[in-house]
Amino acid sequence: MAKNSIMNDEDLRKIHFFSEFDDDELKKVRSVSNFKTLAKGEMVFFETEPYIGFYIVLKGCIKIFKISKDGREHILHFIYPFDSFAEVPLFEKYEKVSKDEFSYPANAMALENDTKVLLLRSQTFYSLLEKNRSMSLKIISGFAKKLRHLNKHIESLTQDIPKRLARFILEEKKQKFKDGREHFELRMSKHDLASYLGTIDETLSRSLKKFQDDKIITVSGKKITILNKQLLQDSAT
Amino acid sequence: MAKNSIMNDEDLRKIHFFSEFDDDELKKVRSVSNFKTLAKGEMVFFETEPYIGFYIVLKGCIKIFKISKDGREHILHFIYPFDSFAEVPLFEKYEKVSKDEFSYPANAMALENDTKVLLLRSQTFYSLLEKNRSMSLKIISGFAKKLRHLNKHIESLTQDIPKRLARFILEEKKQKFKDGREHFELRMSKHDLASYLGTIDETLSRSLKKFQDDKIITVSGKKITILNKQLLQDSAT
DNA sequence: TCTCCTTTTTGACTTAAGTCAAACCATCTT
DNA sequence: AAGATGGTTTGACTTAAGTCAAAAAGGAGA
Repeated sequence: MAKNSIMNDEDLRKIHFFSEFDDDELKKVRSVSNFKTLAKGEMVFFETEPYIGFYIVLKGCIKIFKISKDGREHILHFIYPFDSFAEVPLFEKYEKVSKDEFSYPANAMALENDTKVLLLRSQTFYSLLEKNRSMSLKIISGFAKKLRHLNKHIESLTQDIPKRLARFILEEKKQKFKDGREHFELRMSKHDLASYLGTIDETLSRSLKKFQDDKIITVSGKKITILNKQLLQDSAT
Repeated sequence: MAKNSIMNDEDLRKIHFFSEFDDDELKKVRSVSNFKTLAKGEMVFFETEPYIGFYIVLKGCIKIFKISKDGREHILHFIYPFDSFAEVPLFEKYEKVSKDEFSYPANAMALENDTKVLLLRSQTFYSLLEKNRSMSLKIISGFAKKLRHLNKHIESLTQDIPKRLARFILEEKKQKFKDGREHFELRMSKHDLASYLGTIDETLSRSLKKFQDDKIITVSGKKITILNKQLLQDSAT
């Protein structure tokens, strides 16, 4: 809602969907989107809520999760800046989305203080899409990226926990720096990481310890340093 | 390549991408696509092969799988008639696809004799897409459907094996008949089902036995009959 | 710096699922 | 019908990962 300094043209163009928009079009986006700042632990939406549109993360980190009947939380995705989430329903049953008959497919919560998101309402987005046919190719490629990522995650979930952890660390390292440094900060709690890897705190803790004992990584708080990339890669397969 | 009776307009229109094509456009599709018939166990492609285009299943069943370093097979998807597979690379790195630098992301094998598939080469498809802007919305909705399915699968993989099995049976039942019957035929071997569920033959066999002992289902060869849907649903959550 | 509170780790134990070996069973072939 | 073959099941055993309880380590605020 608020026009904030974080919503400048430069940042908006980092959003894949809008990367080819001109200044006027970006102005349009700014005027029709709602801007929200969230504290750590605050919910973006619950899966019971009626679907009103999708979100884009501008700053911070969001987790998308489900709660199973026994009360356990299962994290499906972490979303980082300039990626969108909850866009899938937009393209499933057009009529239902228009008629407010859709709910969100999962829960979404901010993981850091001062997490900033942009809400694009369904109707707003449909009309943007109509005027910008080029956007549909962007959407396709965004979806393709997500599909590839989910396929990897599925592949990973059939491996044992140390392998999943090794893959996760390598993937994070790759994302976080193209530069040479071999350490990075986890953006989520160990609990959330355990849940994403499909395990529990204790098992994650033991796997991390094992990697440290084997001199493959060091862990200090949220900081992970890769000591021996070769061994880590071996552990991942 | 062969123009076969199975490739009539009616069938082609069942393919989501082409559902709004007129007769002339379908004729075009027929003339540019390659038609293949495969025996059970025959490969459509290996993941080492250069990417040349994507496929649509017209008849039979295809499994998409990876082989891990220890030689175990992990099935990511089963593809049934009128669904496409291996379209994701088309939308990832346009330049690379054009330059033949892409490989298939996994392996694909026919699970039944007389499985029929259609190959659409990358270049062919790009030019179809250019002329039919309406196709991009179809692609998006196809991807959305896949994303939803993968999310469900991921959710499932964090549950124990009996729960995964129960979910799979309920999902298959839903897909296979909107009518009232409570039995259906598995299209894949028990071995392949085990691999898809992220487990092994023995564990699947024991889970099926347990459900039978509990009078929830009966299994006779590939035929599964649901005796008590309520109990099956309870087992799934 | 000292609390209080949350997050993470550790230890002892249980359980689900994987391994290995063998038996069983249904086709299909000759 | 006998044999061969691949798919499936069974039993005995091992191992990875989950559970529960408690201790240790970190942080935020007084």
